[in-house]
Amino acid sequence: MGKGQKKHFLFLDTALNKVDAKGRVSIPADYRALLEQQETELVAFRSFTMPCIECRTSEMMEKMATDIDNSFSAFSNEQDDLTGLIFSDAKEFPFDSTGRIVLTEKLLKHAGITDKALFVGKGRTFQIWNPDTYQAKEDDMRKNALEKHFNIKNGEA
Amino acid sequence: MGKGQKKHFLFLDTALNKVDAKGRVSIPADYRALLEQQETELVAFRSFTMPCIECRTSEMMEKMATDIDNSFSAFSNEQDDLTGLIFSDAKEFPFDSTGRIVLTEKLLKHAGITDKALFVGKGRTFQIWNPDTYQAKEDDMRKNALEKHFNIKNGEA
DNA sequence: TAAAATCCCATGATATCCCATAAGTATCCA
DNA sequence: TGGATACTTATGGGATATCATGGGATTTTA
Repeated sequence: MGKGQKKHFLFLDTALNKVDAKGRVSIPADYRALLEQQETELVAFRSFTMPCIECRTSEMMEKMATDIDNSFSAFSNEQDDLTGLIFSDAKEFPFDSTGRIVLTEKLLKHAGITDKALFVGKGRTFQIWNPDTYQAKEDDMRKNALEKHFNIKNGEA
Repeated sequence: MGKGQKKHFLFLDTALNKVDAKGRVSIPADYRALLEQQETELVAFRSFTMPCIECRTSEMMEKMATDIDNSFSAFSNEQDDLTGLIFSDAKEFPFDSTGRIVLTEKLLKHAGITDKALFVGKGRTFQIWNPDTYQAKEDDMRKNALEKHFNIKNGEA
């Protein structure tokens, strides 16, 4: 490694950016740097369970497609439906020279985003939220965290 | 790798295009770009489970032929049925200089398509649907996805 | 030779690119 | 340590290119 070239691949922190009249949003500079460094594209689709936009790398989408491809008949109808839903809903969002993407009406509507977009780092992935909606969710999560114990395994390779 | 050169091979998103009086439809530009980049032809046939048109690359058709060969014994009824359903029905659809193909009456009828065609990305493949028919199916799939526990790995390497 | 299929060019709508500016952050040097 | 300068990042708006589609011309074939 060395040279500070290859760093971590983690989407962290949050960033609040403006959505202009054309639907353009700047991708936070550090997120953009990660994507460029991984030489991958940004893919986004509507979350199934929450009012937000799910963001992945096209690498992850590729892997998913390959897994499906390799298990010709092993997939249940449910899973087939689901992956069908994901690919048909997902779209590549290449960013322009100033680091912006233009979000579609479909995505904006699903997340209830009008003029402000909140980028939320989730480790290997990130999400885009309406700021107010996310605030409410975060308050809720923090409240629950006090009541529950989280068990995360130490997955040593 | 050059700027225009895409390194991923994924049919994503949906596109609603018009079918004109001559039966012509524009292949969505990004799908076309993928096919051109792979230097492969577009092959289409009637889905045998759904009212839609299945689209593959000719490369993928070859792989399918091999898979079927390996899965069933030669001259078995299953193999005969499957190859009959797929290969005898399939046809290459070269697109013209403006990126259109001409769908056959057989395919249009099977999918119930008249003046509008919905292109649906499925990862390695895509489908062409009557927009209304697909909408109903999508609603159904989304409902099911929420009701069941879905196990989709995020597919990180 | 008539009908059908294919090719070619025109056009309007939309998305993409490019440059300018603002705002915020880091850097440098006295 | 202060304070000015140089960067990086975010945003705005206008210019440009691309795409889907329509119509006509030309070729094919039955």
